[in-house]
Amino acid sequence: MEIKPELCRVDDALGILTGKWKPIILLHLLTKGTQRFSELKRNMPGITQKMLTNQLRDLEEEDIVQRVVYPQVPPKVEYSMTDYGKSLEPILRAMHDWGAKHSVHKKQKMVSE
Amino acid sequence: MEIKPELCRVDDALGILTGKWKPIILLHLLTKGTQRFSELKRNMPGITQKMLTNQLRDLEEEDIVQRVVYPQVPPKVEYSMTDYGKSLEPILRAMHDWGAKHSVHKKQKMVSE
DNA sequence: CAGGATCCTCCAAGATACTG
DNA sequence: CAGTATCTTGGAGGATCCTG
Repeated sequence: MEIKPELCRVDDALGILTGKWKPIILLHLLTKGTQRFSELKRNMPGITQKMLTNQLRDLEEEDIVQRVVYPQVPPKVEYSMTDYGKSLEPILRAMHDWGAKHSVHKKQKMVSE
Repeated sequence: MEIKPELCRVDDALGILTGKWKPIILLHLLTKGTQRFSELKRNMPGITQKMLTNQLRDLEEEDIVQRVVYPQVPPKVEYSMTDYGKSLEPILRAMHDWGAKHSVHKKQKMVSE
């Protein structure tokens, strides 16, 4: 597909992925499958409940993640990628692969200084 | 390459691409090649000089775009992608392709409501 | 356990004006 | 033509406390 900057919707993808924690949330859900709220929180040191909730709500609203509530005590809520959300994987993968090279690039710049 | 959320550098790529105008600047430079400041500005309705300058400075600092100043009157400054910057193309292309599908997805949701 | 409700901080983004 | 220099503001991000 040819890229046409004028009518291109790159910003749509970016709008979904940007947010300080969204990329890593998606990576966790993509690689490890369905996870509970507390599991996600445990796997992301530094994130607050509020932020995790906010980001998940955003992603849910965009139909990227699915939220399933089990009506029981104590509460149990599971999050997973929707099929639509899984379509983001090529983007995340491209960024991941690039990120690996990037760290090398940075190191090379360091050395040459 | 396997994705490992914990040590993954997805945020590096995102840090470079986020910025309200960076993606479209990069798309213009990737598809049309070297361009002058005024050409870029003309092709991006709504952007202010300040923002264009800021974003270009950021990208230059990251070694993504190259800035060439011709010492003449009136001034002439050309911007182009570095080889390193061109390595971002797969990411932008992935986002572009996804964006095309996304618009369809949104339309389908509209219809089903 | 999985949040909701508040309050606060900070800075990207924009508007505007000036200049070599 | 291609920038700097200020000033301002909305909202993302964070800290903290409360609850079914």
